[in-house]
Amino acid sequence: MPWTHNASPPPRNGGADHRRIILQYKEIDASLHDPSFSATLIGWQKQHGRHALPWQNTRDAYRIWLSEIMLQQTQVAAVLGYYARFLERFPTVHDLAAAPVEDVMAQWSGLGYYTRARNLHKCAQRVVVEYGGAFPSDPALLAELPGIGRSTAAAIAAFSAGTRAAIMDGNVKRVFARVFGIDTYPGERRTEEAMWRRAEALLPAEGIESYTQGLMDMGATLCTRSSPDCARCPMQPRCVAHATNRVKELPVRKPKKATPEKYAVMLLLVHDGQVLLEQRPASGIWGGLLSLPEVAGHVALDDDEQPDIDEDAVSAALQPFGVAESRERLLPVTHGFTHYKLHIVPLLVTLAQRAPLAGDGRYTWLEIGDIGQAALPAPIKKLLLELLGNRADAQARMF
DNA sequence: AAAGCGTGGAC
DNA sequence: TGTCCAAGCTT
Repeated sequence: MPWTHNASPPPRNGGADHRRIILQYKEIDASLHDPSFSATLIGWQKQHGRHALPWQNTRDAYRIWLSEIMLQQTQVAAVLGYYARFLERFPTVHDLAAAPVEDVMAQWSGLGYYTRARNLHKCAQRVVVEYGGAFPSDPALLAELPGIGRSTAAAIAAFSAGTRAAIMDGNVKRVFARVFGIDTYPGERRTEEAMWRRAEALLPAEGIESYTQGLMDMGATLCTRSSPDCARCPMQPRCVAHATNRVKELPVRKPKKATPEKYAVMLLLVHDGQVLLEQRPASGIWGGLLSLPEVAGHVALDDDEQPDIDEDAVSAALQPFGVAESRERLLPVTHGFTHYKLHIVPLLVTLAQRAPLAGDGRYTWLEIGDIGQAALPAPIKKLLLELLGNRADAQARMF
């Protein structure tokens, strides 16, 4: 996107070429231009913004990229521990590219949105193979890499190379919605496109790092979702929401719909101090992570709205793994996702005799002591640690 | 183009 | 307790 980072001089032949470029990049709208916006933001960031986060004060694109991926849809506080541990395990993009993907998933376990971890690994390998380990500084090239979209590409390019490019995250959407009084839902395509046009038009001529960081800092520390600190906001004099007393109403909420509830019967197969795990398919919920084997089939609810377990299906599911010694249905565990609520009905089965594992290698027996380090979804890890972490204690509770 | 994808914090 | 949603990307 030459227009957005001032790389291309204006065409000298003055005529058709110039007009064509203007049309091609029509999202640059001169009427939205306002240098005082970026000047105000940059001044505020330098004085009141954040300057000591672990991924700041460096131009190391690897560290910046890693932070940007971890921070997608995730708050700073949740990332800090993961970021430090990840860098310790994978100090350079070469270390990450050379690592088994299982190690990457294990490090990511608990952070959520696991496609990010798979794409992170793929991206590292492509950066090593295609760029010799040096991330490109052109946002258009960055955005071709897995897991890096338009906004993340801009952030990486800005922080690692000072490239002039616009970000568009939750912070920007909230700040823009309030400052400019945008009262349509930012998740809508039209609204988001309008915000991108504004973001491109408002980019500063220089100081892209402070400007980009300022947008994030404003959204995270001042122009927060609830109870924003308008009294300290440098944008207050120009804020439409503040002037019209609509700060609480903007940005407009996502139209909500009823979240469905799902039930899953999961096998907690225990034998000889180990528990049986199954690797989930790469796509879908908890993609690529280890989890408990599920009993196939729809779970019906009985008259008391309790999950009705199909004992024949359970027997069929157990059969390949050996001879069951005991079977016990445990209390359901509920986990809320953004889009649905999942009720997990754990079925504790101890095996008298273990059969050799069949299939394609997606089943593994894990030492109960290794549960903490395994690439498991957070609620499954929690469930396992609570039920098996202390076997004696667990047995005492169960009987 | 809208839905799918995790988890934890704030209220 | 339930609801919302956070440094978005992918399909």
